[in-house]
Amino acid sequence: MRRWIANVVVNVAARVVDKTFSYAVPDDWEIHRLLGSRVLVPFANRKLVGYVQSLTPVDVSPPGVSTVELKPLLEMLDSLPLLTPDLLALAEFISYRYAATRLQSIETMLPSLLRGMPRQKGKDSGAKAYPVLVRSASLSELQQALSSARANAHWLKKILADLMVDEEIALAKWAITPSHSSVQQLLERGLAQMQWREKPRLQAFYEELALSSKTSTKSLPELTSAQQRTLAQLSQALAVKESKTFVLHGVTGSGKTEVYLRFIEQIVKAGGGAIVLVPEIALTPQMVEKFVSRFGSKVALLHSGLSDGERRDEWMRLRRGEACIAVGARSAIFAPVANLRLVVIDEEHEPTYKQEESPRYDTRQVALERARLCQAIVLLGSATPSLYAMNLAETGKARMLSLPQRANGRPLPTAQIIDMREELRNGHTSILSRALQEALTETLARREQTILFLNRRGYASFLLCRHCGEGVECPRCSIHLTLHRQGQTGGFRLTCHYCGYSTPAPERCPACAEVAMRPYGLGTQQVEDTLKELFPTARILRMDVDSTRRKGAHKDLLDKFMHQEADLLIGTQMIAKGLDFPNVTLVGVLNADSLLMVPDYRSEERTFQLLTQVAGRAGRAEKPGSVLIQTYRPEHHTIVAAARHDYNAFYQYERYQRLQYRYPPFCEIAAFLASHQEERYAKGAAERFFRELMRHPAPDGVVVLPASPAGLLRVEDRYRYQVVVKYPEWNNVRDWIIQAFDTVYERMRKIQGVCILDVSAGRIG
DNA sequence: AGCACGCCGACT
DNA sequence: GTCGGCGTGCTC
Repeated sequence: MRRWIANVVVNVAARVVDKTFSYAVPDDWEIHRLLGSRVLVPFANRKLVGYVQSLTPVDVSPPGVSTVELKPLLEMLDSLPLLTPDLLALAEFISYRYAATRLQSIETMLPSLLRGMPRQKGKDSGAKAYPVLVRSASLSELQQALSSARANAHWLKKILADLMVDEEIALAKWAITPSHSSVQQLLERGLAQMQWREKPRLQAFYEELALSSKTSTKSLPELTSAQQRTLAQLSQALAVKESKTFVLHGVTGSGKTEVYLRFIEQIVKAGGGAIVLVPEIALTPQMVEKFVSRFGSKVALLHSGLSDGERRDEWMRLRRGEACIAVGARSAIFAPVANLRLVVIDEEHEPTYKQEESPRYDTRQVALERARLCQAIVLLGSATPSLYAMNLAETGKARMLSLPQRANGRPLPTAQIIDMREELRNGHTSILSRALQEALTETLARREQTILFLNRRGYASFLLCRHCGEGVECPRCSIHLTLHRQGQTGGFRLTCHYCGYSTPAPERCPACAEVAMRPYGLGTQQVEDTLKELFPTARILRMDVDSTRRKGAHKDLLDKFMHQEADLLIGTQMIAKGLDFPNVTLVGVLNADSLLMVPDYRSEERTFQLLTQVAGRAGRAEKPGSVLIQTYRPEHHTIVAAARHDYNAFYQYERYQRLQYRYPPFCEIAAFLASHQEERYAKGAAERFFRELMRHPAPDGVVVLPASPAGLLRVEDRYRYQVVVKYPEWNNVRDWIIQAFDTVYERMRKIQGVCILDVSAGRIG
């Protein structure tokens, strides 16, 4: 008999034990259930939970470990392995690619309730057991029993008749309990058996949703020829079982989602599974409804709104194969979908696809790797494909697909750029240009709706003393406090958007004590106030982080606007997402420049994406829409391109810039960040990291920027210093960077410092 | 991360 | 003489 060694990732969160430990597998254990399962292992005089990462036959003992001395595994903790081989391989990839520990990689794949020691399923577990009757005799026996039943045995006859149609029926169907006499009689006669089933809490929701959609008998929308062409190309790729990547460039309203749905339909029919990733904020009931009404409980939903129990249930439904379509936010890329054939990343350009905690992965890269492991297709969909996606296409790693027109044949709204300098010159200092004010008046008169976009919440960006010129900074972060108004009429407070610090707005300047504080920079609250003055009869809603903090507030606001209980919606980026309001015919962007002023190499890309998305909110139904973009830089190429819906012009320009100055996608950026309460330690750690790197010659084509204060020197009372490395290829720099990182990491940990390494970092300012 | 081992100060 | 400080090092 063959004996096995299990290589286990132990549940110890420390970089120094980031390796697998080998244990002898007891002879009588079932090997096929072991790989990917949790196990209990002896480890330094303790018992720990670990994850079986791989198995090797005993005669191929791992290097450096003598087989004879191995301790045996103590216990197997899962009956169905949590992690399938493709997920185990993906965890390895993530550890390598993003400098995370094996444990971190494995644990981000699992719902929190399935990490570490299995917990006793409490009553909050979400899965409620419910009783079912299962047929346990032949149909002829049931027929016999049915015909010989006494005339007044209504229940018995009803149940027997139903059991002849369905093999298994929940007692809930007849609204009876297991103690019901007719049930007892069936059991005694051996015609049926009682069993308990676990019913995930969400299932009821799915069934309801599927039912309500079916009863409304919406027929499937007819595909446009562009949609058909796209679908045909995808189907063709599906026929060959190998990994392929597609970039789907579809203008706002072009019906990308319908393409996803039709394609998934094909895949599911062929017994395959799919993962659909959507930015958290776009995971609206509307969006979910589209999937659930089409696929019912084959869909498993994975988003942050679920309780831990619900998320575990959804995950297990996929793992057991009861569901085969995972719809969710970023982390759903790790959903245990069997026979995975497709990963859709909708709104692929969104920054939320980058995880900002370790493992700091880029979902698009992970999707490509997962698809490679499973021979699946990746579909990156966007109205404004990222430079990353375009680069995949240009280098032959992906194929372009496009939906250049709106599905309903409506034209994209005309966009007009308004020169705010001109307004100023003519003595108009209002936040609304004359053109926007007029358009707003007309739109209100037509009883149509308007959306105003402004990328800053609060009342004003900051409070400044007009006497001494000082602003008010957060005591814990190196940033100006933002002015907020409390409630509708309440007083003003200053708030830090980084650490949450808040204090009443001072009347006197904290620096010079003069009564000369004045707000600068426009926030959504102030816009709301101004508009209420200008249009006292208009019904106005404001939507930003502050007005949607309450659970369900987000949906309530959108519902209100959708049902036309408001004329005007003022909001931050959260209103830019794929919301479909047919009666919106005017969209105003109040200050397009504020987007451009972010010190980040991607700020122009982000500006173009946001302007395009916001503009896409107008005129989605029969009525034509118009878009007004206010700016002090009317000639800026990003703004001009967005106003003209000229993706290609934007792309060519931006591509050239990135190439010229060597920014992603033409290189990759890793950012080392050290933070400490004392500035000299943070600075010292960054300098030490730099010196460690310099001890070895840098690989070809690598640029190392010396230690410098991070974009915000201080956050939450900790000083931050960084080192930025630009390189063409991670594989060639990994060992070099990791050794430097590990050296500094250990030293820093001992003095309560924190070091992070963000591979494929975005922000580097 | 824990936990043991290990070498120097004030106490029943 | 012992109890205990937390520095260093190891865990299959």
